[in-house]
Amino acid sequence: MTNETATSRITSDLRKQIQDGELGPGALLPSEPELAREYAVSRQTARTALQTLEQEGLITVRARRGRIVRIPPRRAVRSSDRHQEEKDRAILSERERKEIGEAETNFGMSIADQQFTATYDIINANEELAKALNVDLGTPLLRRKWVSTDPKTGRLLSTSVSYIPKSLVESNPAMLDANNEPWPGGTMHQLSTVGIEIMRIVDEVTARMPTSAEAQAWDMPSGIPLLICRRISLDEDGRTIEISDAEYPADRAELRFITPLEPWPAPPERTN
Amino acid sequence: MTNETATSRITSDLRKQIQDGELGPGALLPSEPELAREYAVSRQTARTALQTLEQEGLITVRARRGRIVRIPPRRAVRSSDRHQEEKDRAILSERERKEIGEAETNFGMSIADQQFTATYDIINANEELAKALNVDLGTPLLRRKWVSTDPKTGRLLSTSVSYIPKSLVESNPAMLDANNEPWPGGTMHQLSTVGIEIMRIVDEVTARMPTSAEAQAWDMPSGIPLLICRRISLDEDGRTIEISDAEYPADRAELRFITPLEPWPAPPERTN
DNA sequence: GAGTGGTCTAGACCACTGT
DNA sequence: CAGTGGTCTAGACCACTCC
Repeated sequence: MTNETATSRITSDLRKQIQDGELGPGALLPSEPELAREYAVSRQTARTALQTLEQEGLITVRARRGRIVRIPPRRAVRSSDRHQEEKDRAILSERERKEIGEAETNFGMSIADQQFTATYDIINANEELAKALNVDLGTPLLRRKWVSTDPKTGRLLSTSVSYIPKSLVESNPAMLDANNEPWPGGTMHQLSTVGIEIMRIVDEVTARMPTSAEAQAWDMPSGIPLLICRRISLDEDGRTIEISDAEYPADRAELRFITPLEPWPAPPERTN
Repeated sequence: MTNETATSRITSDLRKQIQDGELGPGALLPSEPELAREYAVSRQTARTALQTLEQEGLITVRARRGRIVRIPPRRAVRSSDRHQEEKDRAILSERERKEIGEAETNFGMSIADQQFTATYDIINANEELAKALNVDLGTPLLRRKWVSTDPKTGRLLSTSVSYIPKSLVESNPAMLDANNEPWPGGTMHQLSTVGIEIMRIVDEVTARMPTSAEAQAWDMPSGIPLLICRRISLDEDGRTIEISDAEYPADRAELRFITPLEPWPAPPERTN
């Protein structure tokens, strides 16, 4: 069943110690030379064993300072409650939106405490976007990118890209200009200025590993996936208005979705 | 900016070729000795470079046959629509439930086409479960585990564990017995037999890397994360009735959540 | 200055897949 | 059979951290 390689023996010994709590979060693991001596193997073999645990997300390498059992960082929660809240805000007066906007939160942090960068441009729909937005190939799209950073740590919190067919929004030129960011009340209000009401939001969630460059940009240790969330906003006719792709490091973010259920029409019959 | 190591040079060259489509899905990559010769490095260095791409999920190793650019498998979609559908089914007559039950689907496959294994037992709440279910430490819980397998490929499709305080369901002893599986109509109907109606479901989604053992059990190539979904079922009083933890390989599954929005009370004022 | 991980070399033997 | 990846060794030099 189990491979009887030297590497896998070291890996499973250490993994067991971590899972049993003998090595708790933050505990220092044996160094590469120590393990090599202990198991009478070469340093390379000890190293390979440790790298397996790293890929599993169980330990963190602190370069030239040793390896420790991973301390899971707090996860910020992003909840689908926000969808309705944002919509409710969209029809408030400008003054009210401004006031709430200042207290507006993202990941439980005040928006004012985050550094947002927005970039707008116009691109032509490629095959994938054309299909997703149900428009012709090459259709002009308003592309908006946001990057949010935690100014305390300097770490990236989230990145997202949004696509809207330009024809839907160009009647309000202000929507094409990134200088109007941040737009209190968000996209839902922006769309209300061109007569569009979002009635349904579909979130599609999956995950993948970051590339080395992404891991570096996000300051992610290895062994941590990226959560990928595509949000599709639909109007009352079921027309796709906006597509938005967002990414979050899985050790720092959690996505929460709330589904209210219709009550039963009458007390259920006891059939059993 | 970029590290000028031999390894990173090989990695980024190959990554570029993959991302630019010069090496399409299924294309064979240069072998370790070939790369070593081409870049005038040792085999180990070439190997390390290839392993980086593997960890990024870009390529697949086919042991002793070479490495190929990953062919992304089709993703099965699991939608939150299921929540309401399951609830609707719960109050149908037994005959109706049976009929629908046979056409019932999981991941778009007929339930009949999947091999389900269910295990029931009673455990005592540990600290984490006690907190999540809002019960005292040590409270007896009904634990139910399911494993679903695709009989065509023999591959695991999903695993899940559910916890319910025993006191909530013991008035119907049939609920404590795994021999009654599969229960047409699902948990919602089971709960209806003890007078419980679920009014709200909260899904918490995150991701992590599998351990080596998990990757083997799931037949997952390296570089693929596990999607983790905790489902919390609440009754009309906001009481936590059930907690269910499910896991899916991120390359084969996608989670979809649908949020309907309340219409605006009146046409929005144009404020801009 | 001793210890750590990061990188790299030049070998070796093995088990397996393809022809 | 030649070729592939899987495993492993015994060295080496480096940049950096910690004391």
